[in-house]
Amino acid sequence: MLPFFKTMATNSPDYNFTEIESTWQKYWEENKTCAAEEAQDKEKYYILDMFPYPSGAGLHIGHPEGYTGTDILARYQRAKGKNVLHPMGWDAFGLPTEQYAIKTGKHPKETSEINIKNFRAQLQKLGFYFDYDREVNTTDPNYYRWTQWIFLQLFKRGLAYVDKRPVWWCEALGTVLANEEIVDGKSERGAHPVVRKNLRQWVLKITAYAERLLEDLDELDWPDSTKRMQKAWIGKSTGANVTFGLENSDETLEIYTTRPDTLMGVSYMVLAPEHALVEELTTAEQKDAVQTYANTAAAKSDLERTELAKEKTGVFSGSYAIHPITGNRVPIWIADYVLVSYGTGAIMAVPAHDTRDHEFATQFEIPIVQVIEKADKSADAEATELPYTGDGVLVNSGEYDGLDWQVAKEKITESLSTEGKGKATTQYKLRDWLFSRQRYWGEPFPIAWVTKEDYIAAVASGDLAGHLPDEPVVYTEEGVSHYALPIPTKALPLTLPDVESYEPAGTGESPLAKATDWLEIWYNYESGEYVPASQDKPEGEKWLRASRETNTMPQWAGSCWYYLRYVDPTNSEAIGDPEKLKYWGVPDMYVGGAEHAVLHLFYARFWHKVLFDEGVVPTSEPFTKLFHQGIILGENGQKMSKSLGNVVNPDDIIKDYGADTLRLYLMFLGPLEAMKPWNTKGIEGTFRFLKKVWRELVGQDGQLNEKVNADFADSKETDRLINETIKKITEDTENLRFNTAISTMMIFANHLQSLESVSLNTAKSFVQLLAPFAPHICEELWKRLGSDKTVTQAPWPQVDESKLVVDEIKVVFQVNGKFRGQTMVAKDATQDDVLAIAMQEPRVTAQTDGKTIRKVIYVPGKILNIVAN
RNA sequence: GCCCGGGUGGCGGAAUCGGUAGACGCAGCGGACUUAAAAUCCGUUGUCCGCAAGGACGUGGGGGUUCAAGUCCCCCCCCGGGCACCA
Repeated sequence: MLPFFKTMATNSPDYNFTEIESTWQKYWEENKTCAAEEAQDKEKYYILDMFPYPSGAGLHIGHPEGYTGTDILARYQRAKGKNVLHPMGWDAFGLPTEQYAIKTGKHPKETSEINIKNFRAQLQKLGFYFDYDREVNTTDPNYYRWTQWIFLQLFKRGLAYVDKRPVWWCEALGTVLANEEIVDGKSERGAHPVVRKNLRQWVLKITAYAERLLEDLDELDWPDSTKRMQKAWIGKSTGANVTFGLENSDETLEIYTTRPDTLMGVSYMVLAPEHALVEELTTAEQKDAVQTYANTAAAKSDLERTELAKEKTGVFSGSYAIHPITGNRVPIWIADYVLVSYGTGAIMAVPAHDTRDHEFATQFEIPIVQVIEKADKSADAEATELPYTGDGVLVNSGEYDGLDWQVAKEKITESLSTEGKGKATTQYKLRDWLFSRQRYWGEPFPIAWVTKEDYIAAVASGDLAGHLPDEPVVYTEEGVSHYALPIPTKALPLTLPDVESYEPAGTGESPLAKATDWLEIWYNYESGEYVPASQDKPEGEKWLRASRETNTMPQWAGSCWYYLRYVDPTNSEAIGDPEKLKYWGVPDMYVGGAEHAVLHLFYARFWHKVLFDEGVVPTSEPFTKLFHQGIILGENGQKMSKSLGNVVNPDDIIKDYGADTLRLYLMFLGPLEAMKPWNTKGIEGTFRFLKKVWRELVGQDGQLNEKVNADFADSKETDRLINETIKKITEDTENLRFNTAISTMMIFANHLQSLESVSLNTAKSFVQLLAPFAPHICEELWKRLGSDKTVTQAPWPQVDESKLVVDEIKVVFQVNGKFRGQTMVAKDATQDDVLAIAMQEPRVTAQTDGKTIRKVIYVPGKILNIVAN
């Protein structure tokens, strides 16, 4: 079904961008020109932008940068005949809206709606090819019921658990934050101070997927830097767990090391202050010192324990470990440079080959034993300076002396393993994902907390079979155990209750803790129905006394799977129709900022893999191809910010120059991935370009410019240039090199201007090439060039290779590598032919006279270099 | 400290299987049109020497490989990003 062209869009003889843009935006909207088809037999192209958080401030210039890039690709792929899906949505849960609610008492939902409306209007004014019928909104109960559903799949698979753990508590925000939300020891949002606090938290077992998250990176077409960051985040290392005996205890001390080859260089051991054996291993004389030290360490934040720690601290425990090979006594120290949360929380210290141990040993005057020496034994080789952490061979290591350290690593591990004193192990820096927030404006957990007895009864009923984890999720508080029951799928969504105040409860709990009738309930575990606990218990065995979860999910939850929902946004039976999920698959291109390199992009990969394991999605990775757009800086080269007063508002630019000029300029500024400063003067260039294109194609009467002629035969030069232009723009567009594509179009426009006449076909091809970049003006021009369909539906121009063939090529003359003139020669000219011509050139002979020609290098089509002296 | 990315005219940036450095645009300068302005068009614009033709120099700095280096190799400086006691 082709949209019918009712009237000419506008009839202004001038480039009236305001009128043109609003006319065509209305046309696209009414005719759903940008909607994806449900044509399962057509090749699809799914292109995705990272959806925005609809803030009250509206769009800033950074949003249109990435979105223009994807819009160009979407329109280009559409012209290439693909069924294009390019959707947009709203990541609308989040703190700023909630804080606004605290301040004004206005429901966050209302604020979100206003902001979304504003964002949508702003985006539409930029002419983006979004399929607005597929909009998703993470705060819509019809959306977040599936966020909750996915959580229940994690729950069922034992990937969600509750733990009381030290977490980052931010007093100013009234909530805990994830590790990733802490930057330089302060909250990422607002830079408020954070402290460690023990709170009951939901945690997702992302570590269970560490290896797959690492391995599958290889198959992704992502920027290397982003892959590297994820790799570093996972932080895989291989080494060995080694068991040391203890001098006065039956217990053993297990440590993790990546350098078992340095085992003979151990001169002391270190336990983290929180290590379970600290108490037992502390001798009576050392008790006070150790206790004081442990207390001080506990009071320190991680920031103080790491970044601010200029000097190593520690205290001797009084005890000794037994070296597994030599049987020597090794003193055991307590020091907070060892982290309890990594490895076994204890290390063997080899000061000669570890910079941290070296620093510590120097400070506390502990012996340093070198066991690795540089392999280079040549005379001028420098002596091995300690600490030395590079390659080498073993020394002072008995039977292992002379072995390469890599080989020794294996041999020693093997030998320990045989004796039952150690084994090869792998460690990851990755920690489980702290998944709860003490906020109102987030997804409620679809969980009911019940007593142990009620849990057992509910399980025994069999009603929840297939929905429960193997091990119950449980926590104990004030001597009472609480067991987690999943809310049945049919009872989802569990919606947020209305509350009177959005202030945090101040107890470390969210504002939901105050919604008593929602929180304390009679609950039917089979149907999910509930009534407030203040009422009478309904009849029936399946009704239990239960409490809701007061935590809500973090903002990452909704963005973990939104790319799936666009495929089938209104489905009420499932995340999406399996057929549609299969047809659209995952995005062919995902564009967004590099700031999400390890957060959103990592969490989404995890959830996607769980959904893959669950059989919901057919692939194991969500984003196979990723591109990061850069950042647009203020005119002064600094980051745009209100306080610096260098913020550029897209609305203002559109008003003065139009959306097409803005789009073009954003792309012309430089490579899409680069960080580049905005320059208000520079936009004149792209504006002039569009005015020029308009003038060359539209006459003063508003009709087609008379230089455009259907019967005109273009010159060979014009033929070649338009085909070169098609070729270059096609290649550049595919590779997101929009800046050079635009220069190419400018070159063509300059040529067009110099012509007396041009063929209609060439003019049309040019308009088509420009259309993805500046769609409004091109629709208008396309119409005036006499087409009855929109340019959006015109097939992309083909390169006529025969027009690119040339019979003469340019050769540059060089003497001793320096430019000395140039000439056109037949393309099959030989070196001798070209040399003969070159020797006629005074600039060449001036350099060769009186010299002997030693050598001639001829690169056909490029250069002729005469070497003479 | 470690790991990446990057330094090219007055400015944004082109050009990297080694082959005319500075495409395209901005800003500047000169000119045309105009009563004037806007808009538009033409010319010019890396630096230095030269009336010119032309020559020398030139891609952060220093060395090297090559007939030829912005591009490859070694050392160093500066800017941006990431990680940061993970044993």
